[in-house]
Amino acid sequence: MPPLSPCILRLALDTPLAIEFDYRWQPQSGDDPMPRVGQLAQVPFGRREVIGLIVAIQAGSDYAPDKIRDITAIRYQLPPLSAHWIALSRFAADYYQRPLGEVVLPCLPKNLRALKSTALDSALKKIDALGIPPQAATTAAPDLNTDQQAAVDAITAVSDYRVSLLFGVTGSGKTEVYLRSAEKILERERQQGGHAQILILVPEINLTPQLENSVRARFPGLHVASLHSQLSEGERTRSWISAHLGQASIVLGTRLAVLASMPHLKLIVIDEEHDPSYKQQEGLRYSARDLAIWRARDLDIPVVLGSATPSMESWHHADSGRYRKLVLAQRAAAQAVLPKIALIDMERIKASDGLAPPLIAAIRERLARGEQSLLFLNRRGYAPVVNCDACGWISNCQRCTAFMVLHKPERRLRCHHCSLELRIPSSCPTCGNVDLQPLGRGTQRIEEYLHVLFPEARVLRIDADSTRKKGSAQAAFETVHRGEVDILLGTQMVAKGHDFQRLTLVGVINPDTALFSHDYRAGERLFAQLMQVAGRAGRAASSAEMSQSEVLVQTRYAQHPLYRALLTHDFPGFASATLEERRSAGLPPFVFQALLRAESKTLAKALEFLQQARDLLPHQGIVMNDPVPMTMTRVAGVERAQLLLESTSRSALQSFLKSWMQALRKQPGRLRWTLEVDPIDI
DNA sequence: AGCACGCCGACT
DNA sequence: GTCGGCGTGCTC
Repeated sequence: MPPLSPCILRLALDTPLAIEFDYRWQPQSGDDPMPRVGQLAQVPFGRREVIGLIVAIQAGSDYAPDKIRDITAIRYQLPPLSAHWIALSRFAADYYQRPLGEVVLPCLPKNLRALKSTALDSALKKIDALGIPPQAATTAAPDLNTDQQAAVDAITAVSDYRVSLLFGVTGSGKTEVYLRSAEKILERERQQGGHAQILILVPEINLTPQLENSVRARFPGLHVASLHSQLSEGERTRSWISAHLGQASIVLGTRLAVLASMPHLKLIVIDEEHDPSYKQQEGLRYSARDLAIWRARDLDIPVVLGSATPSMESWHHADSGRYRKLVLAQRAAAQAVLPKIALIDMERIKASDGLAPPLIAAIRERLARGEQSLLFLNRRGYAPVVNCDACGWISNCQRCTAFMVLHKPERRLRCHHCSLELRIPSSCPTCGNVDLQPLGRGTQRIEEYLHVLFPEARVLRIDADSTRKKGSAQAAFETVHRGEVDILLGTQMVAKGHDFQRLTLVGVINPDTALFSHDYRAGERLFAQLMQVAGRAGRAASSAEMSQSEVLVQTRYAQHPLYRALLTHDFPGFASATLEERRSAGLPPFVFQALLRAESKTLAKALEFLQQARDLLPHQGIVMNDPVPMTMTRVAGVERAQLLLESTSRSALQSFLKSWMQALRKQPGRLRWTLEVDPIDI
């Protein structure tokens, strides 16, 4: 065997510098193996030691030889990350205009980046004990209806790249389609002597335990790994490594799991693909759905996007034939029917305390029958603003362009955008008037009114305030499941995931604000949210003695097309109208956007920076709008402005952004700025 | 980003 | 006399 010769390793390091770093490697002893691309290495960097990822092995370097430092150690104990995984990370880095090191290193468990490898060696020992993936054993599965069977057949018909949009209302049995498809693919690979891995993405941690239970129950013999942000470091390390070693047959996780290393990945499922939480909103602002699709295409494997209310992007691709649309038209439990949706016209019917008489009557009816009601109000606190009738004072936050929200039980005014909190003033700070008025209604105020209306009823409020303690949300939902609650009241937290057996009424309070939002996606989000919360009713096979499930929406705009479509559960109608609007207005998915945001102590400085950025480079084919203050201009004392870029060509936008970022990074300006590609809220 | 170095105000 | 403010400059 020829002696191994010294070489140069190129590393990606976790720094904001968009460059990679060269280090020298030479064997320390005769039995040191050659390093490989995809391995982690410890290196000196400035004054400290850091962990980097080897992205290339070269004979030489164009960096000054006397400045090149030696590798400290290679982490040989871990198999290298695959070329595919590095390509995925590189795509994400390029597409979202961040350095590769900022993508690859933060997504590894901390134990892998630790300078001591002890935590890694212990984790590896535990994983080793698990051994190779066991045989696929499955428990009895429910029968599929014809729609479900057709969907499973379509998804598993081929093993190469295809995007399937699985469109089905709540309760149509999408989960069963995912599980059957996974089962079929695992079994097919096993028969061919290999083994497969399946990646299932879900929007929120709240939803992982439920799906996790279904998956574990269905595949008791398989190793199922969870990956989400609330795991402990030890758990995260074990899950990550078991995926990386190919031992976890199913990886179930939130958006960050899209970057899990899975050498035998054969199917990706994205549940509730429209959900905004797939978009990371800080650091690397990636869309887990879009990366998953890139990943599937690179690996040439199928990917399933499931939703009752798909994103306009996905629906558009399905319309154009780029994605295959699979429709689940029937509810899976044959006797379960779609809830009846009705509007309460608040222009005609007056509601003194936020609840209209027909809704109150419907709740009373449920109480009499021992059934549950759910009230949805996407506004926490007691009242969104407090004002003084005498002088017009209003509870503005001093640090943000926002009102301070009255929180009555806590006896506080709170800003929901910064940490500012004040005691409720006993009198008006400007004129001394003691009679301050809460304006508008939040969940706390409705809760108070419910106690007055129905003193005998068991009312439970679930929102970010009532579930601050870790685990308390789970506990609250269990109380509802045990039937110890008559009226459940909450924000969007209650809209997702949970199926309550005795819930037959959903009331929606004041959803109208979204209709007139400056954000063009607000309507799409509202429709999705209302369909989702409507789906909480009538999930149980409604037995004869239970009421027909009913959804009552209080609105002042009963003729609005969004509500007309909602009444008939007509998502396709809503989507085609929305897409037509987007096409004529030149909005996504018909154009591609990027947003440069700047933050400064003064608005003028932020705007000036953006104006300079705007004029920095020639930009043919790119529409550069004028810099404008953000809707919420000031947050926590910082002024914010933004500059929107648009192009009908994704590649033109991409190549412009690349040179633009290089030029911007060289600018001396001392202010914070970020670039967001494909922003979802503008 | 860290983590240096570097040159001006209030303290044991 | 030092401790420490954060301005600017570098990291293979």
